[in-house]
Amino acid sequence: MANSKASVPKGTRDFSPAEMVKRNYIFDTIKSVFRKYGYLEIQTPSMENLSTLTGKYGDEGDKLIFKILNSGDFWGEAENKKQKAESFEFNSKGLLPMLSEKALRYDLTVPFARYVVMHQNEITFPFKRFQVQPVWRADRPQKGRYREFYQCDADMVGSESLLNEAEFVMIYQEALGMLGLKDFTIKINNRKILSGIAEIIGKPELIVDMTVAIDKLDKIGLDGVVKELLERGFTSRDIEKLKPVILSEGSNEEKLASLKSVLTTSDTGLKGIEEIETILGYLESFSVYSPQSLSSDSLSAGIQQPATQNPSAAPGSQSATLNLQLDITLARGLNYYTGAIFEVKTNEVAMGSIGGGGRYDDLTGMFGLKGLTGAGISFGADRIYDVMEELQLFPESTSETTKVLITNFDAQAERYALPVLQELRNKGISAELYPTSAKMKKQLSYADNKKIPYVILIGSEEIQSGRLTLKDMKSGVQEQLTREELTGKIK
RNA sequence: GUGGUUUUAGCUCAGUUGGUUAGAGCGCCUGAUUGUGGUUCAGGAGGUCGUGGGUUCGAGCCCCAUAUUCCACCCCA
Repeated sequence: MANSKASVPKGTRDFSPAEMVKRNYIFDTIKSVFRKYGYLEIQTPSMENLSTLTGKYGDEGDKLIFKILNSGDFWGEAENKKQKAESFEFNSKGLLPMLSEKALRYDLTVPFARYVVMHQNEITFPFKRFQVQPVWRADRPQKGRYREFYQCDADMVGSESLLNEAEFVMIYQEALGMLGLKDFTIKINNRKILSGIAEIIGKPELIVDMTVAIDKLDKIGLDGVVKELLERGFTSRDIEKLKPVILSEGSNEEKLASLKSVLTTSDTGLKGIEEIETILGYLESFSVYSPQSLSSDSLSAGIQQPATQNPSAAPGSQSATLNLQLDITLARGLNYYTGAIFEVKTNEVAMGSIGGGGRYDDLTGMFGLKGLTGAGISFGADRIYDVMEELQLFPESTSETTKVLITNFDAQAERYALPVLQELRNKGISAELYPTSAKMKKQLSYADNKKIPYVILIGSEEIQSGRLTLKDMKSGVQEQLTREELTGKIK
């Protein structure tokens, strides 16, 4: 076999023990919040049938799906088909079904919809599930963007209640607060409002183009958005109607009020506003949100009080004030959303969104199960990791593994050590015996590097006296103890 | 898919205008210390300079291709 340089595919990474400790801290925290709100865990395969995934994420999304090459003689099959059927197109598009019929999952929402349809007879609705698994995108890597990354999704199907949406806001707030993030914004919008706006302008068919363009307001400014809207088929007159809407500022309540006056003739738009108001109402009842109807001079909208300092980063504490902003320019790329849309951004680090989600009314309809509504959110675990790393939010000293190392002097000492090792392990103390009788220096260095707090030395003296030497690696103090005293000492 | 950037010891990085034997810090190994780590001191090992071509008397350095890193665009967690 030819030697090849050790490497991993572009955009993928190994996770070493120290990183896994931190990653699991994120996963465990998010999962615990999901469970607290009544969500149950499932997993689905890494690969799905290609047909399950295509067409769900838009044209750009389809391009980014990792396709899996069929096994077998796909080339011969294609040649065969070419000769038999004249109508067969011998090009990339026509060949694709022959080359690939499976693909790596692109997100967790579409596989979930597929899961619900396949298991509809076992499921009691409303069904709340969470899922923490990697997804793959054939994108070019850059800051906060990987080709393999983990999403932590909570989705619910079978309930139209906007209480679900309100709880998603609370889940975001609670989980990110527990992880130590202090200043982040949960943005909310509603597809129906966007549809209403497109309706008012008289270009409902251009809604996707409209949303893609105005979504970039933050990035390219008003001039950039205007330019893009013109390119996408809007007239200057359309844009004049659009401007006041996308530039509206103030508190959520002020924005809603001004939207209402613009959207009076659009039932869809008004429905969207009502939905937002309902969600805010629920959050008010939960006492996590308070409306701000008075107009203020502050440029920033919403309820952007300075984040309260929270001295205890203990899990369970909510360390940041809820910063929920209605953002009319928020669109989100996935085109299956029909109602509320969420996006979460950190304000402490330059990073794309660390979470997103929304309501989708007919995702299962694509797989033949009509009339089932769903909604969900996703946390981007890898981005959250990068943010936490940059802000140094990971707690220290959670990485201890082995509690005690028994040194290995010689064959006799090794045999003597085995029952001791067993006894320690039986008492639930993670322990290991150095596997060879290497030099003391080497064995103690091993303990040191692995940050093992205790070392037990067993040599001829100890075997004779029956009192083993316990060394505290931090203080360097050593004492002679019996086996009973020893296991009591190490906890 | 488009543009830029990175790649030299296990790791992080120097390396001048193209010129003799490619360096440093950390880590590793050996010894000072034959039962004692984390500090100190002395010594040592370790390099296809990402890969493949090319230019040149001569290439880590210049040219071409390709892989990879990071960044921006498109899009997105």
